[in-house]
Amino acid sequence: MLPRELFRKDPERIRRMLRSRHTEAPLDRLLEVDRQWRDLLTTLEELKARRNAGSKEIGLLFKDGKRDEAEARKASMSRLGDEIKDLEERTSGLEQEVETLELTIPNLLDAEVPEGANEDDNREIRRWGDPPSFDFSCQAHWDLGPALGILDFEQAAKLAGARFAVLRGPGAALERALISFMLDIHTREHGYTEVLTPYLVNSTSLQGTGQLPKFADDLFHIDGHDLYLIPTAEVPVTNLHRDESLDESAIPLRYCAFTPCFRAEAGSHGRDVRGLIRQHQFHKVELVQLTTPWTASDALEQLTGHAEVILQRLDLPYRVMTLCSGDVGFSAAKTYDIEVWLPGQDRYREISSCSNFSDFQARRAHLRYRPAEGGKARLLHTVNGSGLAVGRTLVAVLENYQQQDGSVVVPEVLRPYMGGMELIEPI
RNA sequence: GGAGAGGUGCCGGAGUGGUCGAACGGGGCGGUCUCGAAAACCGCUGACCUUUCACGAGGUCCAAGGGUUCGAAUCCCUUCCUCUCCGCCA
Repeated sequence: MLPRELFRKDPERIRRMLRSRHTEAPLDRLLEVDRQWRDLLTTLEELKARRNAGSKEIGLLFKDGKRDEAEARKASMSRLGDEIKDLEERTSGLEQEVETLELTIPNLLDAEVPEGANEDDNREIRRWGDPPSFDFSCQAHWDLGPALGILDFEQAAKLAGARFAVLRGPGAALERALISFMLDIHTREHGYTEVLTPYLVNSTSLQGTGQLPKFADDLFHIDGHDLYLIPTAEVPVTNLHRDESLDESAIPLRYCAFTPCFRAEAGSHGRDVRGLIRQHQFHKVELVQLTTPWTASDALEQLTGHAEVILQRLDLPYRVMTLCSGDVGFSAAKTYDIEVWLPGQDRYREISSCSNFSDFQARRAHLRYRPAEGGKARLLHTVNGSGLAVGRTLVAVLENYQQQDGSVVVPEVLRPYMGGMELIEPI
């Protein structure tokens, strides 16, 4: 959510942002409804001021024992009450429309975001590691995994349908090893506090981080309850401090969380239909930082680096992309995507998305801090990113560590987490 | 799921229809005193919205949403949440 004074005083700035994002939003409607709302509100508040004064007088008259005079005043006050009630209904209707509309305006973009229409215009800023060269024809994970007996899509389809997977034996252990490995690095070396949150959240939480009201179709909703399966741990973790004012001395807060994530993938029919890349349910270790306005930008660089460390320790080649204006998500001001090399697909694929949301989520979720030097509470800034998407990391390990005979070498850093296992061979 | 008790400001906790945005205590901030500190004493100390160039003015908020009333933290209804006991369950 953007500050109201911005669209009132500088709507052109928002129009430029929308053009740059190659998107549209009901800004004109918002401006019009906001104008109407404020006009009515002014009138309404005048009436209420009169009622307050009048009621006070009636109270005093009763106190002085002037019953008749008081009763006489009641009649006109009653009419005023009806008038207020009517005007109140219209005013709150307009106010609600303003609130609904402003929730559909995306965040302003950081000045460093390159111009561009879509993902083809994203800019590569660095690369790490060299893609492995195989002297045999390498396989995609959706062939490797089932052949090893550690990955089964058919059984998953029987249980739940398309876009689910069953991991078995060393496959399940590898997933679990990755989760523990990532959490250990982030908590022990990068200073994050691990939290384990609910996997179901209410609509207020989803509005706080920006998934609602605009992206309801991407979510799984629990019938008969105000509860949704989380699409990312970003939602519960960022909302931990919703409606709070933290002490500046506690800032920055760094949280990491392992959760399953659930996505309806409503708009992605036909995309990534094979394999583990795009699932309705997947595991992710998420990094979240709550910072002051001045440190958010550094925090994004730092947090992206924290995610990169995981890939470096696993010796998986990757590159970092700055998303262009047309590809930055609704709530984000700036985003780095980390893309890991997948030999089976002969290309880099997103494995982490790290964003600075400036005060956009904080304004929605009322995340504030009290400055150490005193004064009014200020909005926090939020920064988060995957550290990493676990399923896709498992894919990257399988494909990058495969051998000619179809076995997969276990990366050294994961062996302690897998009872010393060095090689995954067909079951 | 059943029975009961509750949800008030940064915290504790009063307040059952009229100067209540809310007593009192604690905390925090400032001051007096002191070489300094403690203690004591004094003062200040919520958020949001509209309006105004500004000073200021007005409105809203006592879990949330409705209702009664000239007037609601206080009365009524609904929902949510917390706690205790029972049941059930991992």
